[in-house]
Amino acid sequence: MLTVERQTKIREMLKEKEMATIHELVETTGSSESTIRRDLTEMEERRELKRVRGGAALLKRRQEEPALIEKQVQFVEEKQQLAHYAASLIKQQDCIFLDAGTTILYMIPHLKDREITVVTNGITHVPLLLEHSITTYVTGGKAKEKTSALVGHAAAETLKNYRFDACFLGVNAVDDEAGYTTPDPEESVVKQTALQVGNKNYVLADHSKMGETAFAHIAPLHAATLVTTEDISEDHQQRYSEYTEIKVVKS
Amino acid sequence: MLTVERQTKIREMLKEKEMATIHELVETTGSSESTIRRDLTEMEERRELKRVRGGAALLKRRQEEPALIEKQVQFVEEKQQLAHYAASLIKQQDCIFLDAGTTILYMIPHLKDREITVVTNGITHVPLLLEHSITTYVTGGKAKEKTSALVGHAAAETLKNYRFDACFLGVNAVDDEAGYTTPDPEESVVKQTALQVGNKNYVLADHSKMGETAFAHIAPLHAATLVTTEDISEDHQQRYSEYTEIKVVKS
DNA sequence: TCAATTTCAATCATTTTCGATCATAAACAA
DNA sequence: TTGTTTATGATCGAAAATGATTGAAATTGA
Repeated sequence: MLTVERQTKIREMLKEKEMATIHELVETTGSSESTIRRDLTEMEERRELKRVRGGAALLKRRQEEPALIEKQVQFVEEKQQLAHYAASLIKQQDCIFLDAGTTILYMIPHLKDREITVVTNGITHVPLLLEHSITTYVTGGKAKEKTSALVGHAAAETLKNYRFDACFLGVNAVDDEAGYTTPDPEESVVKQTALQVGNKNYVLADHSKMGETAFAHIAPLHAATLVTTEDISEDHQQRYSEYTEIKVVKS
Repeated sequence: MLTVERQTKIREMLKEKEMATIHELVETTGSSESTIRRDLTEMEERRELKRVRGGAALLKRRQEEPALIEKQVQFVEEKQQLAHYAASLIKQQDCIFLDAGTTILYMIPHLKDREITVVTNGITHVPLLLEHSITTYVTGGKAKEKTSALVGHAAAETLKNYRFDACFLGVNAVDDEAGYTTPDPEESVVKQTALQVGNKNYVLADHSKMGETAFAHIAPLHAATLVTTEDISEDHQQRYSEYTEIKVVKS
């Protein structure tokens, strides 16, 4: 049996079953274990599959990401709710800006196959967006060490070339007096610019952000519609609604 | 049996089964192994099929570029050599441009903890660059479906804001007449702009790119120093050196 | 925990495949 | 005719692929 032929069979088996044991592969190809092992090693180097003990598995692009995200991220369910609702605000043919950050990331699966154009400064969003067949543009800018978000003057400048039907932003803190704030001034300048070029703006924030303030000012509350969940206090709901439109997502 | 007749049989067999072993072909044609080998070599040169060890396979007539995954398949070691050498050209404090693409990707591990500033249009490079503590800026632009590379006018525009000590580019094809070429015009515009704003420019290309041409013109050979390996033919070395500086990396 | 089993990478001998070379025979030209 | 070109088949050493074996590492089960 030809090498290419054998490796094609391996690919086919994996497509069918997600994973396969070495023994299975030995049987269906009629080759020796050594040969199969060599094939798997080679194919893993080519990123065609992932070796696992005893066999091989189809590799999923996001294999590492969820684990990473789950660890770092708090209030996942709350953020999912926010993201789901926010995605429903987007209309066919819209051009939208998606801020970097995990809350916004969760919006992407809900955008699958919608005819929209997305601009983002979140490097980590890009593979996921492309996977979901979404036309994607990326802002320029300096890449932030931990999050890979694009920030700073350069990012803001490229944003000025666009006009958005809607902008979806994450922030670190929401307060009626301080408005929306975030720790990194380099980031705030990007968010500010997005708010300037967006027609309708939304800030997604879970309950932990409420009544907090961070170092860098972004904008006063009225600059965007605040999307949050029932988990925030009545008091906060009351206070913020005096300054801006606020949408409380019910679970 | 006539030569044409024999080769027609080979074509037919391939159409049926996608691939065929030399032994099979020897049997059905009644010719010797040597003859079949000669046929296959000849037919491969005419791009009628692809030789694989032990036989031949139908070649997929894809106009599109091979996906990133398939691309990574080939000549990894050669690319590593190129990347290693290219990295040695970078000086402390340099500002450099790193093109998207796997060959260039391999440069990154060699840049660890160097005091340099990198600008790239390769989304996939960013996490790796940050991991190695390298100051990283990203161009804007449209994200390409398969490779996540940033391309098009927007990418080129942001590049004009920078000046580089050195640019490192990948290309799909190198030819003394056609110069450097690549299948995607959206990509070529980015590479062109990089060449304009770079002080010293390098094109990294393995032997498979030599003497080939692709759809979109980037620049004539003299626009960059060609970095390649011993694997390319004497003839190509000779010819290209008439047009541009060429560095042949020894293993 | 320990022992048994499975899985693994590394190594080696064998087999297969390859390209190069040479000899032969047929086709062709002078 | 004779010499030349071309296609073919055979052979050979080198390179690559394969299969078997081994001891180490990981996993499992008691």
